[in-house]
Amino acid sequence: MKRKPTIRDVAKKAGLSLSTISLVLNNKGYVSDANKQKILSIIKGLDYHPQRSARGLASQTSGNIGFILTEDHFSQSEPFYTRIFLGTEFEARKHNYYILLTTVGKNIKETSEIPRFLLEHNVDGVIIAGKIGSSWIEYIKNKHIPILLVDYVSPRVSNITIDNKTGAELVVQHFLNGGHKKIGFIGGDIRHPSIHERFTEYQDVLLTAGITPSEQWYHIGQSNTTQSNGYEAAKKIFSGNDNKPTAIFAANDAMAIGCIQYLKENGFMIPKDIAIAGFDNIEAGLHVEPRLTTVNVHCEEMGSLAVRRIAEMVKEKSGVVTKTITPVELVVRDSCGIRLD
Amino acid sequence: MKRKPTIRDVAKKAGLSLSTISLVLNNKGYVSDANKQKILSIIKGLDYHPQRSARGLASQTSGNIGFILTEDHFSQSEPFYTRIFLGTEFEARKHNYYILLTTVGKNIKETSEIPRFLLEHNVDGVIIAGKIGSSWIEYIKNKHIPILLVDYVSPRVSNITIDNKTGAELVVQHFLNGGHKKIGFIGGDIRHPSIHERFTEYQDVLLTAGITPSEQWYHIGQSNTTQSNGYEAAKKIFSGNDNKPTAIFAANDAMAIGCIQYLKENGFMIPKDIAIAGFDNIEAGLHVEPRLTTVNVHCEEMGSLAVRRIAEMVKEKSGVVTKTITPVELVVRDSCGIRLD
DNA sequence: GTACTATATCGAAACGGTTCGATGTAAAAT
DNA sequence: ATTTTACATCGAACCGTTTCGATATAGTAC
Repeated sequence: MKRKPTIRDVAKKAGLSLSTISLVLNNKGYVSDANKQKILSIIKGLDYHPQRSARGLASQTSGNIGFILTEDHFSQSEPFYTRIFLGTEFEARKHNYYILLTTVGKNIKETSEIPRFLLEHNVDGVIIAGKIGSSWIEYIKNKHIPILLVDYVSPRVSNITIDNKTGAELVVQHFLNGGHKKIGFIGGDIRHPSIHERFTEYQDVLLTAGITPSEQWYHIGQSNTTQSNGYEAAKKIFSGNDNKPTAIFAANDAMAIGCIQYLKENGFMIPKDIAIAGFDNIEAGLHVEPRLTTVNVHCEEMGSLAVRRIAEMVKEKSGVVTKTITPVELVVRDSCGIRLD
Repeated sequence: MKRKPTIRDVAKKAGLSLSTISLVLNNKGYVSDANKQKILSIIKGLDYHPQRSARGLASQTSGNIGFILTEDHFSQSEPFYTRIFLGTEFEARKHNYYILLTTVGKNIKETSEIPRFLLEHNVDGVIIAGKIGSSWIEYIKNKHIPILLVDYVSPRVSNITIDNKTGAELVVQHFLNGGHKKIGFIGGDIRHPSIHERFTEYQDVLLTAGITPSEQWYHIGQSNTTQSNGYEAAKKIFSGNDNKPTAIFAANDAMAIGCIQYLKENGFMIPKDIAIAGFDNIEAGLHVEPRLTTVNVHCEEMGSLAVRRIAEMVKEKSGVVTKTITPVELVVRDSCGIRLD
């Protein structure tokens, strides 16, 4: 029944003091190269791993990063935020952090709902993904815990966002290149900054091309961005409307798929009658018939970026606000009916 | 710049010793009611929360529970395991645990892939959801960390499973009651114990009803249980086959939806020509047309059960192996064409 | 030769809890 | 009246790290 080795065991075996071991563990201060190698090999030999709680207590850090998602974002079937989380998880391993994932309501209501890791100061920083009530942001700010928003924006808070402008431009331009004039848009929750940007850019590109988007082409203002919302939006646009668009840019793939579903059920041929494109590049887009043209978003990459950035913020404590934009690419498949060549 | 209160501050304010405060904190030993109330109110007044790392160091527990998922289980679009995780997260709050979610490959390969919380003994117990390589189970067992499997089984390991037998029986019996004789099955990965149970029971119920399931009715043996697999399986069963089933029991909703997709695309009317039922009751089943008849599984409930159970195991250390089965219900909607009345 | 400076190592004091054994008291059992 | 037992509280050791200041040595600048 051998106990787990401690730093003392390492020190004893190396004939050095605890402090020296600690220094190599943390890559700090001065340790001769010879001793450093010696210690490292002893650590490996003993299969020694410093105990997180002891470290935490001594250094007054938790080694944890909180990942907050609103309940509806997490439970929605679209694995968009799940993939971002996965990205953080992977990156966190490299940085010796643990990710503590929790869901919250849109806004703070009762104290009982506050994530324990906030109450207990058990996180060094917090990543919030997706739209969230500002009450939460204020609350965390007041605790002086670094915050980083992913796919959301708030004044004076660092964030990592998607290049929605470029994404929307790529799609609409692609439709224009393919000869479409009457290009529609399905938006869902336009209050989400990402969706809002996509919508604005959609309008701008059309206007620049000398086309004024008709209100009969687009549908926005629903409360969320699910497949069934896409279905409903398509119904609104394509039933009893004498000014139907010939192409639809859906603000995300889930809605695009709902839209395709509606169109197929109602005898429209895709892409012959109506061309479709989405946004996000979720896996389901590959399985739908025809395969969905979309904009690829690097979810996992956003997650790892987020961890790297929050780790910096924790280290620096400078409070500099950064805004990072991650790139996107057009993924041309069959639903748009236009080949790149 | 006020520091966070410590147990010492509480003790001072209460005029009692540290030990007494600690006792109330942990609900242990003897403390007079008067003092207990007094301490509690002081704690509330100071907004004191014991520091996890200090506790951990002193008591040699982490306060964390590991939640392990294989990569493919997590990334698949089906939110089945995600919902189980969510259930654990909720329950963990009540028990003062944090859940550390991580994904792993099917089997242990390189040491670099081993979750850090296992190396650092930073979890008090581990929940594993879904099918996983036995190498992982052995590895964790050897570390003497309590393990609980959810929706998977392994000899001499506690688990929480779904009542697949009853679920399958409910579906097949429902089809039989509706007058169907030629009932098919779409299985996907039959090596998953849950799927296997559903398949076995499907056969048993038919045999008991005096029907021998034809090999032309079912399709099993694919490597996973995705929508596209359901699509492919349906193609296999319904193209160029003179002995077509009139009803299909899909081992999960994702495959059922893929199956519906194929059938609709190929001119079959559902449920008039072919009746369909799935398993899991995922949200997408509500949005598909016709709405999917399925078997409801209490995912979140399984998650909370899992946390309660693993917490017990951590406390007891008895090593008693328990097998818990969670109930299911038939959810009759439109895709089966049979009304309950 | 003196005064710095950079490098290398160490001892001891935290960090904030838990827990064990000691001590004391009042009620119950003999 | 004496011994047990249950209740209540406390002091001190301990958990395994980090970190700060002290000490020592060797090389560099003047």
